[in-house]
Amino acid sequence: MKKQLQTLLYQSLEVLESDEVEVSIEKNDIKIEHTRDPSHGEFATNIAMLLAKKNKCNPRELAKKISINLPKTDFIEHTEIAGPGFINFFLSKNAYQSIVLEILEKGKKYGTSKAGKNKSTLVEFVSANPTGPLHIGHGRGAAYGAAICNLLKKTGYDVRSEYYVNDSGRQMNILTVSTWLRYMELFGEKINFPDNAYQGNYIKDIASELKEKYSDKFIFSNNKIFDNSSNQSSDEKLDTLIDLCMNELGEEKYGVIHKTCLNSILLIIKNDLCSFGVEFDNWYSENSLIENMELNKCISTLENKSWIYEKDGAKWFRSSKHGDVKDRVLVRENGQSTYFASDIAYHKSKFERQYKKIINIWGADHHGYTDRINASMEALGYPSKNLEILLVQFAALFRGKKKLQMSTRSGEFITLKELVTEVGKDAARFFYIMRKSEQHLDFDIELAKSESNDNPVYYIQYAHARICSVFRQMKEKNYSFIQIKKLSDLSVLDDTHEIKLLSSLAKYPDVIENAAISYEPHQLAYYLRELANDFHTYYNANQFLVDNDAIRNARLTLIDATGKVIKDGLLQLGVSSPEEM
RNA sequence: GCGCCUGUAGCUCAACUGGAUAGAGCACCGGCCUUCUAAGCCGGGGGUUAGAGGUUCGAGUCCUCUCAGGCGCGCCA
Repeated sequence: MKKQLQTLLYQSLEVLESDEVEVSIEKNDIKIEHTRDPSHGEFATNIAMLLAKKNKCNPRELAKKISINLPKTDFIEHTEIAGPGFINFFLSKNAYQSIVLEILEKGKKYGTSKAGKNKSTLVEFVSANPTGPLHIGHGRGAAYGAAICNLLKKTGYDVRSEYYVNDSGRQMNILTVSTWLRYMELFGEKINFPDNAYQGNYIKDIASELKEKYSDKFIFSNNKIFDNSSNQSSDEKLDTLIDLCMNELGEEKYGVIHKTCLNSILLIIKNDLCSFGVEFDNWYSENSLIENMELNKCISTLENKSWIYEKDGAKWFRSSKHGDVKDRVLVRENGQSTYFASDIAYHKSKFERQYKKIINIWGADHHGYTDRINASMEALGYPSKNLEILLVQFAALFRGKKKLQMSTRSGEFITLKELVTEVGKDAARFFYIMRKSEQHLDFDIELAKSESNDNPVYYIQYAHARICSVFRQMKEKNYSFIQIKKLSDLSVLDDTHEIKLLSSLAKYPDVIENAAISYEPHQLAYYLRELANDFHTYYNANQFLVDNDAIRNARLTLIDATGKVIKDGLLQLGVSSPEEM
């Protein structure tokens, strides 16, 4: 409907332009917005105020000229000039009523658009290190990313989701050694388990798994391993331990433990995401970049283009040439490449896989990292404007008023799985996307648990359940229902509550598109709350199952359409729509 | 110290990305069930948008400074 108004306004402006007014504005730049106050009509535009400035004329007079030259149409009842020069559009009742037919005709396609032009899009999110189960902080990224994918799909983008698996590097080695130590414990070895190794109980589970599968295959005793007396720092001790462990076990055995750890934890992560309702199209392994030499190729490419220099025995990338505050190391003095190096190769692959729009969803603690990634893509000749890095602020965790410290290493964290078990998938998903992603989120577990019945998600689901219930009652009471197909049969829907509900239903496509292109799924959550409110109000004010066939059919058709929009909206957010509660 | 994010009702947050009288939910007060689910509806109180300047027809939104909180500034990932 906005598009139609834009066209009408543009036609009016064309008439004026041939007259005396200078109109330097594109049709799509004419801004039309839903009014906040119903007394201002349904839509409003500030076009007259913008053009009055350029033409140095009175905005209200210009507004009047524009509205007089608007082509006649049956869906606009009348226009008004208001305030400093707004043009307000009041729609005819037919315009509102026709929404119902549109919703039912389009079915699940209501709210979809082609704005994305089928552009191939990659959304990478979560990508937590496979060193432990997902915790509550990851949940926010998961819920947000999944909603972004759904919204972009509905807006006409060709979307694929991806999880980048950091299955290489020091953290994985620490995980491997932690597991091996627990394994040794199972054979009665007394271990002084290092503080900075992974403490979680899931490590012990993997150790048991190893023992079951491989029996005593990985046992060796070398007193140096359990000698804790050196005066190295704790990090150095851990690295020494890793080296010793690798040497004693040998590449093959060490590799088996490494792989077992990785697979067990990936399985945990996948299961947790599954019960959270989040699935990925692709899991991209960091290690694969190393094995198939993509990483080396990438570094050579940069070297050939003189983006790399050597200093202090390390290879540095000139990221400062492209906006970063300093240059960054790609290959360390000891010959090992950095995480950043493989990340360049990874992002290069995203461009090579022909994605036109690349979205990364990162925790806000990575914001210092965006400059160097952008710099690396520019250096490789890829436009960094095609790479959109969205930062999600941290979820600070509270139990009542007590702030909990979260650390994967120490094993002190609430897992996503625990959260889903405690508050339910629907409430958790909704809770996470309720607030803007750049807002800090205080996630109070006590509150989420104790108030789960007050959670707004139930309010919305309840509206859907009530609609289903009405149709159940209809059958029980032997009422008939014939879905209305003709606009004239909907003319009985002219009560203020009905018009309000129709008006909200009409906004749905705009809400979806706006939420998608601005990456703000919370807009949809707020919209659904309003829509549910409109329905509940209507429900309390009017009876649907009435004896008058014409009225009953019209009202049931309206609430049928309402239920479908609520269900579709919740689906985008990963929330279910129960038929009874 | 430098950079990024944030500061809106007692609490948790919105405000269609510069629009009209800043809105919801909790909490508080008062009404509504012999009628399709009261997990609901209706009404009420509650604000110097952290503070001070600036930009313009118009600022919670943009610019500058100050204050407060969070995060980041590795040859970690």
